[in-house]
Amino acid sequence: MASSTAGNHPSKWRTPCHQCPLRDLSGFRDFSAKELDFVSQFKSGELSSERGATILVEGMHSAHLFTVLSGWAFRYKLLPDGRRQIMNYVLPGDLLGLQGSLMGEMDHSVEALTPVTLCVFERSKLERLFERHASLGYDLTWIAAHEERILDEHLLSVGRRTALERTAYLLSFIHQRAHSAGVNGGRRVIPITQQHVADTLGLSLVHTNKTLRKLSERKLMRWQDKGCEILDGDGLQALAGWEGLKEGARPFI
Amino acid sequence: MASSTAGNHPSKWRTPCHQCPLRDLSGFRDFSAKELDFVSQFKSGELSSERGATILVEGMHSAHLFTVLSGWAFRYKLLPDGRRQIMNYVLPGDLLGLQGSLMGEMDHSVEALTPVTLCVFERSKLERLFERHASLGYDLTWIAAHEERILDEHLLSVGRRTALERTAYLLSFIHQRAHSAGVNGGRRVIPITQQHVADTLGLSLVHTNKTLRKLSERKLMRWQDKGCEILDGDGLQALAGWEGLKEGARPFI
DNA sequence: CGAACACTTGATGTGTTTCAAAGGTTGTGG
DNA sequence: CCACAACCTTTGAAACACATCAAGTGTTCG
Repeated sequence: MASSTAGNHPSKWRTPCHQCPLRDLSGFRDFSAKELDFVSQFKSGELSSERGATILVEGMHSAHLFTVLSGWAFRYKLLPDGRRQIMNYVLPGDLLGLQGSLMGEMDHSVEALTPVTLCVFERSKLERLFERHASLGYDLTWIAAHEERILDEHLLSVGRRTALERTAYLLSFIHQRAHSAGVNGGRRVIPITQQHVADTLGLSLVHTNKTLRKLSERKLMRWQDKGCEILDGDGLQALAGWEGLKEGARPFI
Repeated sequence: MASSTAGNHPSKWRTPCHQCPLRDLSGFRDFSAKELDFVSQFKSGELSSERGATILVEGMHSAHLFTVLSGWAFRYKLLPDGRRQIMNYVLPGDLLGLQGSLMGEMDHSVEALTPVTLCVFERSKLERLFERHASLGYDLTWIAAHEERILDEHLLSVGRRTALERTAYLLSFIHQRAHSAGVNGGRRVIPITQQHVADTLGLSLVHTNKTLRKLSERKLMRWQDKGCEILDGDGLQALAGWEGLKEGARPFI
């Protein structure tokens, strides 16, 4: 009974959980067979978004949770008059929509920076997850606490670092995230515009441009056609006075 | 067996969980008897801190979690050269140290604004909490996601609101939090200095002072000997262009 | 070919910081 | 009980980081 998405053949999705490419990455913790079984039965579909598409909208009541399988996106909030603040960037392995699932309504939006593929989970099965798989419930708490930690650091940047330090911090941060998410095999190009940088750091577009120039004069990075290439991640981190991401085994659902 | 803190008489602590004054407040969800039993056995002590005392230190490996029983505190981070950013304020019912417990090391510090009393929990019993009481595990995730939501809004403020809007937002926010935590029975005085406001909003002390003056000229608030009295919470919220706290039944441990 | 978008750059203006100093309050020790 | 230090608030003046305005270039795309 409980029917739901029964008859869950391993081949049902293009990316069966048992063969999820994310699991091969170091940086993600290993799952037991039972956990994997549950997760694959928790999964209810896959979703693709174009670059520029809005994946989640502020105010929305979503019945779903998502895990990013591939691609880049970002979370943001808007003020009534249109001012935008980007809260964080979303990479493969990241979970989307947890806040909305727990508290009913999204309080931010999510937009795709590149084509994105997502794993879809049923919000209604969340309770069962906590009941049957305490370890996964623990992981969800870990994920939420981890995002909180990152937001703390962003807030420190926007509140107390200078424009140059902030920019160095952001680029260094995204670069490390991309590395640990296994994105950018050889290349170290970040698919964002200068407007994204400005809206993340609380700066104007013009001043962001001038600040990025200073960083590239110091040979720390280079701006490309559409995106930014990191030349010296350590240099950026040092300039920002940042400790860097210290991540152990990261869980994901 | 499992010994641990055996012989847990109801009268062991000054504030037995079954008579916890916080539970009477609207705004907190009701607990089942079983949940209450577990929590009271999860509790391992009580702690008091003086005003100005540091409760948790960045970098620390704490074996404990805390719930605030009474008093005010704040979470903050420091840059190497001493610049300080306050991330959030801590009121009765709030949980402290979850990040540290899950990820090994605190990445921020906590300082008491007034005398504070805390409930102490054993970090080592966290796993058991998830295993035996899924509903409490769910609550922990809820709490972490909720803090994330608040940080999103703070980041929006510091990044994109003007000094006047930011200040109005902060005072309105704290005022609403104090209200829903049942603090400030009749009075609406917030026990902070202007330096705290400055360090929360990413402003200098001098400019904070001048901005607060504008708010009091508009009769939205009034600065007292040591703290700030809210005169018109709705006015502040409107000036900030903020939606306000929309909280349903809030869990706490 | 024109429109939309992203980046660049110089000039100008201002919100905010920094510097400096003074007054009020509280607490402590002699 | 006074003297002194520490802390918080207030104010004015000067300096600067950053925002705004304006205009131009190159690219993509229908």
